[in-house]
Amino acid sequence: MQTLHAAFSAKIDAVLNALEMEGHLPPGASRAGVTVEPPRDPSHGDLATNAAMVLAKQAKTNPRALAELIVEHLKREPDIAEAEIAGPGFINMRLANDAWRRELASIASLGEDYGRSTIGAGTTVNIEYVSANPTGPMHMGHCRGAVVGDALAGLLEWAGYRVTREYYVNDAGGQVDTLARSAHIRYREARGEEVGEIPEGLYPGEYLKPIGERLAQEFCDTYKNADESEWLALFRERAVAAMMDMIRADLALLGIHHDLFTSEAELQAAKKPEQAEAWLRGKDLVYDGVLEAPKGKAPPEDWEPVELPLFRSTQFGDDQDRPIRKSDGKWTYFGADLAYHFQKADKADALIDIWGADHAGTVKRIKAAVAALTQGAGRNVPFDVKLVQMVQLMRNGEPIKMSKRSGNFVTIADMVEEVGKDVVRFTMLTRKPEAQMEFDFAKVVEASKDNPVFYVQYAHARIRSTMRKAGVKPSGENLDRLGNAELALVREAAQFPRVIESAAKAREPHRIAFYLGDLAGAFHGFWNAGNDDTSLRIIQEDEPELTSARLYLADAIGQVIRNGLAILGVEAVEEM
RNA sequence: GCGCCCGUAGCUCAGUCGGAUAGAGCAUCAGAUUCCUAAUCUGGGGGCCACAGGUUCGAAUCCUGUCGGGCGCACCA
Repeated sequence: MQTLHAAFSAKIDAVLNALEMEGHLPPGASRAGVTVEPPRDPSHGDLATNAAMVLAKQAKTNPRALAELIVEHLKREPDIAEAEIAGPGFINMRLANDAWRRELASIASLGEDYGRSTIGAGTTVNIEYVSANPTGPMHMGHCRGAVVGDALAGLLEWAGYRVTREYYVNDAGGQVDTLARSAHIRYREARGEEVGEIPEGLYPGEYLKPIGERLAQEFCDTYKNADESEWLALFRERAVAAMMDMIRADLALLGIHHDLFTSEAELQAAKKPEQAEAWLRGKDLVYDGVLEAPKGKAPPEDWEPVELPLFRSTQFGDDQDRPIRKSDGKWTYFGADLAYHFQKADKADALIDIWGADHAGTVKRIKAAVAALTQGAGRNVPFDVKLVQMVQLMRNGEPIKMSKRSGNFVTIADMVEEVGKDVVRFTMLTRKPEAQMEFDFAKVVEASKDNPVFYVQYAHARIRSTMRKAGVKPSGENLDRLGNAELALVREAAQFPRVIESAAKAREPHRIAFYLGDLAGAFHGFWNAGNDDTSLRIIQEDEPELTSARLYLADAIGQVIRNGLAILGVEAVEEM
C-alpha cells in the first residue's frame, strides 16, 4: 500500500521524467536533493517541493522558470487542486478534497494496519536493551532504556523490519560472585544464624531474603560453614536464575518481553571469546602490549605497567587500544562483549544497542570491535548505539534522593504501581532520549491537558464515547458532506505513515509520542469548535447522513491514535 | 587534560533529508464561558536558536573554534 505522500512524490517524479523527455531537463539529472513534503506553514498548502530550486542549475535556467514548467504539468493532475510558485522557487500544492476523502476511506479500510510500512523490507534488526546486571530488581535507572528500546522495537516492526528483542545477561563477572556471597549470608540467616549488618561491598537489599530461604530449604545446613569454593558457583547459578525471574517479572509489568536472553557465562563456556581473539590475532588486530596509565587524574596507587592482550581499537577511531583479558587471564567485560557482538552480527542485518549514558565511554571501542569483526569478514552490519540519558525522579518539584548503598531506591515495580504502566511508558517517550529528563510523580498523573498521556488518551476516550452515544453507525457513504474543518483533521491523520517512516529511519520512537499529541490536539480543537458552533458537533440529531460521515471521521482518528499507542505499547482507553 | 551528549521564548520542550515569517504547552496579559460534547475556549505580547567564523541559492540543522551544563575516562561492569 502506497502512502499518500509517496503517491504524490511519484507524481512529481513523473513530471520530471516528462520534462526530461521534452528536453527541459538534461537526461539523468540528479534528483538527490528533491523533496516532496508538507510545508511547515500550512497556509502554504498541503505539499511543497523544492524540485525547481534543486534542478535549476542542472537545467541551466533559473528556479522560477523551471518551476513554471513543472506547475504546468501539475495542474493537469486531477488530485492537485492548486499548484503555485512561491518564494525563491518552491512549488506549493493543494490537494483536491477528494484526495483527502479517499485517504480517510483508506484509514478505515486498513484499520489497525494503517501506517504500517515496508521500508524495512524484511531485514532483520537485533535490538539489545535493558541488559541490567542480574544482581537486583529493576530500578528507575533501567526504566527509560527499557521503554525506549521496546518502543523502538515496536516501531521498527511496524516499519517492516524483523526484530529480535535481546537481553544480555552479565552473569560472568565479579558482581555475580558478590551476589552469590550476599545470597549465602541470607541463606545462613534463613538457617537461623544471627548475621547482623550486611558487610560493606555486599548487596544489602531485602530482596535477597526469599532467595536465602529457598536455598535454606534446598540445602539445609550443607553449606552453612563450608568453604566458599564449595558453594560459590552453585549459589551464583541459583541466585542469578532467581534474579532473572524477578527482572522478567518487573519487565512484564511494563509490558516488555524479550525474545532472547543471552548468557555471558554460556558464551564464555562455548569459547566464543577465544575464537574471536584467535581470529583477531590472525589479522593482527589483537597484540600483546602495555596499557597506558589512566589519564586526567593521578594514577591509582597500585598502578603498574602490565602486558595484556590489546585490541587495536585505535585503528577504528577509539582513543586507545583496549584490553580483552585481565592479567589473571580472565576475559574483561569488553573481551566477552566483543565476542557477544560478533555472535549477534552473525545473525542479523543490523544491530542496535540501547545503553545508559554512563556507558558512553565504551561506545567507541565496541563500535570498533564490530567494525573490525564484520568488515574483516567481508560483511557490513550497521551498528548503532543509542545512549539514553538519566532520569531525575521528582515529587512535587523536589528531587527524590536515592542511595543504592542503603538499598533505598525506587524500583520499577514501585513506579508502575503508583502511576501505571501506560503513564510510565508514554512519559519516558515525551523527550528525546539523549536529553536529560525529569519524571515528577505528581505531574504525570495529573488529569489535565498539560499532561500529554492524559491528553492523548482523553481524545481517544472522547471518540469512543461519542461512538457509543450516537444513534447511527459510522459510514463512508457520504464523505462529501465533510467540509474543511473535518478534512483538516484528515490531513493531520494522514501524516501518520510519514511519521512512522521518518521515525523508523531516525530510530526515534519519541516522534510518535509527539505526533500523537499533535493529532489529539487537532481533534480536541475540532471538538471544542462544536462548543461555540453547534453545527460543527459530530452528532447532529436531525441529520443522520452527516452524523454518520463525521462518526466515520472520528472513528478513523481514533484508529490512528490506537495504532500509534500500540506501537508505543500504551493502551488506548475506552473511557476515563 | 581527553571523549561523548546537551545548549531554541520567563519555564518545560518539539523542530523531518539543509527550505519559506523558528513552533507547542505552561506562565503572563486581554476577552469568552446561563445553553452545550467544557477534567475549559479565543486572542495578544514574549526569540541574538549560547557565541564567533565557515560551507551555499538557502543554516537552529552541516563543518571549525570558543563558552556554559551533564556523563564518562579501570585489567570494574
